[in-house]
Order: sequence, then structure tokens, then C-alpha cells
Amino acid sequence: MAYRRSARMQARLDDNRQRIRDAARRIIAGGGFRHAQMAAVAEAAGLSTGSLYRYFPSKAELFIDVLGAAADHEIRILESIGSAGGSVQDRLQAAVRSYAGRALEGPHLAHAFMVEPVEPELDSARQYHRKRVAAAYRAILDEGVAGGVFPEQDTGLAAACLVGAMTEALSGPTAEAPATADERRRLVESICRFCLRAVSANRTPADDAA
Amino acid sequence: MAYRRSARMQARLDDNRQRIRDAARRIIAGGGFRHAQMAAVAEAAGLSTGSLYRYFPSKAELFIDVLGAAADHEIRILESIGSAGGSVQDRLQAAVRSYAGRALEGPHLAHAFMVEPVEPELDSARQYHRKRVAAAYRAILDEGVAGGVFPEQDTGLAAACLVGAMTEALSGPTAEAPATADERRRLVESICRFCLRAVSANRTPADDAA
Amino acid sequence: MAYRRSARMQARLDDNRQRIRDAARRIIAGGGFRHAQMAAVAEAAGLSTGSLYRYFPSKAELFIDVLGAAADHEIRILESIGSAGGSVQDRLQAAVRSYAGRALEGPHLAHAFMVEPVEPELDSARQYHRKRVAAAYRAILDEGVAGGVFPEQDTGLAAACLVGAMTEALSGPTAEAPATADERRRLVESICRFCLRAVSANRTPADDAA
Amino acid sequence: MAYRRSARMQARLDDNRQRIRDAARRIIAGGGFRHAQMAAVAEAAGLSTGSLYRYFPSKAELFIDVLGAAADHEIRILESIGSAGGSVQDRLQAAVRSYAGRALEGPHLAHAFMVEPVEPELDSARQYHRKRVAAAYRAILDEGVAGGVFPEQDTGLAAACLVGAMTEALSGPTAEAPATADERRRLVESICRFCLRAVSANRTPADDAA
DNA sequence: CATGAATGAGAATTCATTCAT
DNA sequence: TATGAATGAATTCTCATTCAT
Repeated sequence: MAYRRSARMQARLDDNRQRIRDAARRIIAGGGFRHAQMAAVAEAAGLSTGSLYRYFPSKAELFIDVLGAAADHEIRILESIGSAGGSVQDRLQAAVRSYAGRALEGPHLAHAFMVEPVEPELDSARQYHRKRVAAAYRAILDEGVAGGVFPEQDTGLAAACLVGAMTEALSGPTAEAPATADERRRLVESICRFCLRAVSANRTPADDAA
Repeated sequence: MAYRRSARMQARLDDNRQRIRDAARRIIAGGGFRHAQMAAVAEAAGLSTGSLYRYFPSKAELFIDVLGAAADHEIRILESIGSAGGSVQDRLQAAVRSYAGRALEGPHLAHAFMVEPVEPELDSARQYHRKRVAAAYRAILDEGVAGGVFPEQDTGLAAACLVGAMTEALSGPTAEAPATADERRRLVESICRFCLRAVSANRTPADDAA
Repeated sequence: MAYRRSARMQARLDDNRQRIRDAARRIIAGGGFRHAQMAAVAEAAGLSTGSLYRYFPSKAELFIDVLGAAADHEIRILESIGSAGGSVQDRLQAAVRSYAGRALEGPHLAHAFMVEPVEPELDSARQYHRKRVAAAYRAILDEGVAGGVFPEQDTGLAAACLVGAMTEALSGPTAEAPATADERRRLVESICRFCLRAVSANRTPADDAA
Repeated sequence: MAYRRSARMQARLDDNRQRIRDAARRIIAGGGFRHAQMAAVAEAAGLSTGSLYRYFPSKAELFIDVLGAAADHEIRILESIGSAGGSVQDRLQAAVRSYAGRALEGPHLAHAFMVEPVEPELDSARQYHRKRVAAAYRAILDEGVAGGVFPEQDTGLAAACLVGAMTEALSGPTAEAPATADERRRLVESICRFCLRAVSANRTPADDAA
């Protein structure tokens, strides 16, 4: 007699799975990988440590999933920005502002994308998801290059550089995070300008001569 | 009759201290903080674990020292580049090329500067040294801004972005490091261009109109 | 659906906690602080070392608890003796006999109260509990002084001296503990007499003259 | 050719041996066994750790020697007091005052006599020397009993009790050692009275009736 | 002989994972 | 199915003792 999961039960399972993900993300965002022990995640999710292993086969798998979900989220936002109207520059800026806003909420989570986690298995997953995010940026850059708005460049590399620059600027000097809303705004704008400059054509001596 | 440490012995001590540092650096460069247990460092240095503690009071202190030495090295090079002749752009490019060259030797070491280490005490040291390196880049940018070569900008932030961009571009995709010397050269040149663009004035529509 | 700890499980937990305490006490009693490593306690308690840390946050806390429980036990007995009927002298003797009896069971445990343990944190706890025991003796002495049975004296100091005298007499010559029940009885009676003399009024030359 | 130690050399050896003993005693007196690592002793003695092993075959032997020397010193003083004139009571009081004075200088050293040291080998030595000191007290008590000044009693046990009482009173509550010279004097006098009472005949109801 | 650097066997503590209830 | 107690391997750090110089 095959066991058939009721819809209700399936919903509860999915729900728990998501709560675990959320708890893990919250902990990383707040304190980094260091604080993300399975017991802490379980407590934050309102479950037992044993139950974690019903939903995720190991700590590494759980965090791979969490990073993946964060990347998915990032990419969905980038895609919606990308498909919105406006100039390529506007869209790139919107993307940067959006990334920055989230990074400032939970600097450790953004950092976790660059961070070497304790579990070796996580490492390749981190790289993979980081590349996916970079690819989303690259799509915007490619469009800009195709449209002649941005100069010819290695857009794959430029996208990686953008992600690195943003992350470092936002979560590197964790200690001195901008305190006031105004400071935050200024910081985000500075990063925006940096990113835009970095992928735009330079003024050349020839321009100056003109 | 006070014991006088012979020059030979002193040399051995200094040597050991350096060998421990080197071993630690080597291990980080090759496998990241994860592999850098004291036992592994001791073995790599050809000493016992107990001996490590004669030279460094704790694991944290050892790694603080290692990061500091790496930062010192980096900064010395940047300074010698900075004080060399040539245009500011040339010097910035030289700096980027130099950083890139070293990062490609040991990607994990460069990465370690961005990485959250296991020991909390190390974290602030990491941040501090990272800022020192950024400050050295900033000095070059400041000179460029003062000379009108680079446009007005938040040079502190730009320096951090440069470091983030370089590190991500160089050590992020660890797995697929460029295999041939030619690929490497191309990668470094692309990064160079990105960095130079990022701090230089953009060509504006007005330029185009000219 | 919150998990409710079953009475059975709770009993097991309490039991384990007590078994750990007992194991620690047994080891101290048998071999002193020296033998009381966490691994030894775990083995004696029939648990793994890791489990010890579920019940006590550190070695120091465990032993503080053990000393505290021993002191509590001592004090409870002293209080029940103190509140019993009979003369103050009888009660003091009963107290000494009771202390002596227990000390002869596990000389090292009594000794442990006077002993400098390896963990510095334990030291202040040891002092504190020793003072509590002395205070219980002092209460008996105070009553005796108030009733004119004992002469005026610094009862706090006298109580400390009693504890010191008993402990030294009982656990000092550990090696040659009295073998036969008869020898033990004689020893206890001698200590009793010493203690009673020590807090009672002396016969003065004037008495002799009478 | 048999090696013959020059007198000069022998003197130096003896001197070093004594300096090591002194250093060890100083460290125990100041901080207890806990601080008495071989390296600390060597530094305090102005020698190398290696040299310690030329004079004492092991840490245990060194501390056995130190305890023995302390006991010797104690006993010499007691003997000189014992052979001096005056009543037995006066001599006992002088002995107690002398012990108390020294214990107040270095409470940890007195404590060390009762303390379970870290090295098992030390344990029996500690017991032995403690008994020697007790025996010296016993000699005074025996004389008192023989002369009818003190009542019949187990003088061996009483001596042990005296040592225990003094040590506990003097070095037990280390933390609240008397601060002023006046407090110290009062403390010593209280102990004196306790000790004297403890070995003297009690006033009996019959005395009171008289 | 003296030196002090080197050794390495412990000891405490942490935490992912398992499994009886 | 959910629970959380139990496990035990792994890791850092200490210190008596040895031995090349």
C-alpha cells in the first residue's frame, strides 16, 4: 500500500523546509558562518536539530540551498530590473542600488557569497551561485555593449569585478557601516557612480582636445 | 656568566619564526583558512605543535602576523610603484598588474583577505590590513585626482572597490584559473582596463557631440 | 506541536546530572582533584565527554557544583543537629562526629575543601563553601557563648580553626587511616575532645586553688 | 684520572642549589603550586630550565626538597623555642605566634603543606614533613602533659589539630587577609588563645561549684 | 657545565550527526 | 514523524623533560 502524502502534510513539510532556510539565512546575515551551527539554526527555526536532517541531508546541503535561494532571489530581481524600461545605465544603477540595499541590511549574507565557508562542499556551490549572479549582471552589460552604450569589454570579467567591488565596499568594512540613512544613501550613490564609470567609455585625450 | 645567544642560534630562531610564517602562508594560499590548523602548520614548518607556541602566543596571533606580513609586502610594492616615475595611470596599472600577478600565484591567500576566518580575533586584524592595502591604492588615486588626471571621487571608496574587484576577478573563480600564460596575461590586462576605467572620467554625451 | 519532555526523559536527565556529580565526587574522594579529568568523570558516569558539557558548561562549573553540594549536605546535617535537643556541647560533639564519619569515608573529599585546585575559577568557590561550613559551626558556638556555656571568643575564627583541625586530623594522615572500626572510634573521640576543649573555658589557677 | 671538584666550584653548585630552592619557595609563597612551573622557577633563580635538572632530578624532587627545607626551618625554630626558658604555655604561644607570623608573610606556602600538589610523588613527602612539624609541636605538648600543665590527651593528634587549625585560620580565607598590622596582631592573638585552650584542661562543673 | 629550543603526551572543549523514544 | 540527548573525532594550547650546541 503505497503511502500517499496528503496535500496538507506536504504543505507542512514545505513550510518547515522554508523556515529552516530562513532561519539559516537570518543567522548568516546577522553573524556570519561562524554562528551558523545546526543547533542555532534549529532553534531559530523552531525545530529540533534532528528534524533538520529530515529536510536537509547535511549542513553543507542546507547552506548550499540557502546560498542558492539567495542567488535566485538576487537574479529574479536583476531580471525584473533588466526587463524593465529605461536606459541601460538606469537599469545598471537600479541593479546596483538594489544589491546595495540588501547588502546593507545583512552585510554578512552578502559577505557569505565571497567567503570561504567552513564546509568544503559549500565552496563549489558558492562559486557557482556567485557566477550566476555575475551572469545576470553580465546580461545587462552585454545589452549595453550591443547597444553601443558601453564600450567593448570582457563583460564576464567586468560583471565579476562589479560584484567584487560592491561586496567589498558594502560588507568589507563591516565595523564602520554607515549609521544614518543619509550616509547610507551617499555610500550607495558613490558605489553606483564607481560601477557606472567602470563599465563606461573613458574620456580620452582626444575628447579633451575636442 | 650570562648566556649569550650566539649569532648562529639567533639565526636559527629567526629562521624558524619565518618558516612558521611561511608554512602558515603556504597552507592558507593552498587551501584557505580551513586547512590551517596548528598541527598542519607545525608539520609544514618541520616543528612540533608545541614549538609553534614558542614563536607565536596563539593561533590568532600567528595568523594576524601572516596577514600583516602579506599586507606589508603588498604595501611596500605599492609604495615603490607609487614613488616611481611615469604617469599616474601607468602607476595604477603597474600596481594592479603586480597585485594580480601575486594573486594568481596563490589565489587563496588573496582570498583570505576577504574571508571570514574561523577565529573571531583574526577578523578585526583582517579588516585592518585590508584597509591598509586599500589606503595604499587610495594614495595613488588621490594623486591622480589632485593632478586632474582622475575626476573628483570618493577615493577611499574607490580604492576599496578596486581591491574587491581585483580579488573577486582573480580568486573568485578559483576552480577555473587561467591555465596558459597567455590566458593569464589577457585576464590581467582586462582587469587593468576595468580598474583604470573605473577611476577615470567618463566620456559624456557632450564629448560625443564634440 | 511542541515537544513535551516526558517525565521519564526528564528523570533520565536529572539522573544523568546526578550521576555526573556523583562520579566527580567519587573521583575526588578517591584520588583528589588530580584524577578528576573530564574524561575520567565521563567514563565513571557512563557517558561521553561531550555529554558532560550538556549538563555542565565547563569543568570549573561542574566542580563548583560538586563542592557546593558537599557543602550543602554538610550544612543540612549541621542544621538538623543544631536544631535537635540536648546541650550545646552534645550538639557540637554530634557535629564533629558526623563530619568525622563522613571524612573517614572519603578523606580526599574533605581534603578537597582545603586544597588548591588546578582551575583558578574553582578556588573562590572552594573558599566560599568552606566559609559556609565554618559559619554553620559558628552558629553552634554562638549559641554556646550566648548561653554562657562557652566563654567569650572570636567564634568565626574558632569555627575556622575547628574545620581546619578536623580536616587535618582526618585527612592529613591519609596513608595511615585507622584500619579497624575500633581505632576509628578512638580517633573520632579524640578529635571530639580536642574540639570541645578548644572552645570551652579553661580551668585557671584560681580554679585549682579552690 | 678522577675528577675532583674544586672547593670553589662546589660552593657555586651549592649556591645554585639554594637559589633554586629559594626561587621555588618564593613562587609557591606568592602564588601557590599553580604558578610553580619549572620555567618560572628557573627564571626566578636566574638559571636556565635545563640547569634545574642538574640540581634536582625532577620537579617533584625539587618541591619535596623545598617542603623539606620549610619543615626543617619550622622545626629548628620550634626547637629553639622549646629549649628556651619559660612556662610550657609561653613556649607554645611563642611557637604559634612564630608560625602565624611566617604564614601571614606567605600564606600560600603554609597552604602548600596542606595542599594536594599536582605531582603525585610530592604527596607522601608533604605528609611526611607535615608530620615532622606536628611532632615538634607534640614535643612541647608532651612536656606540658608530663609536667601536669596540660591534661592527659593524645598529643600526636592534638599536634596535628593545632597545625590544621593554624593553617586554616591563617591561609584559608586568603582573600580577606588582615590588612593592618593591628588586625594581624589581633588575629594572631585569637589563634593563640584557641590553641592554648584546645590543649588545656577545661573548667568542669565541679570547678564552677567550687 | 650551562643553555634554552624542541618535544609530544595530555587536557578541555566544540559541534555535526545519529538514533532510541 | 519529531525530538533532543548522546556521541566522539577534531582542535587548541600547556609544560615537564631532553639534548644539541
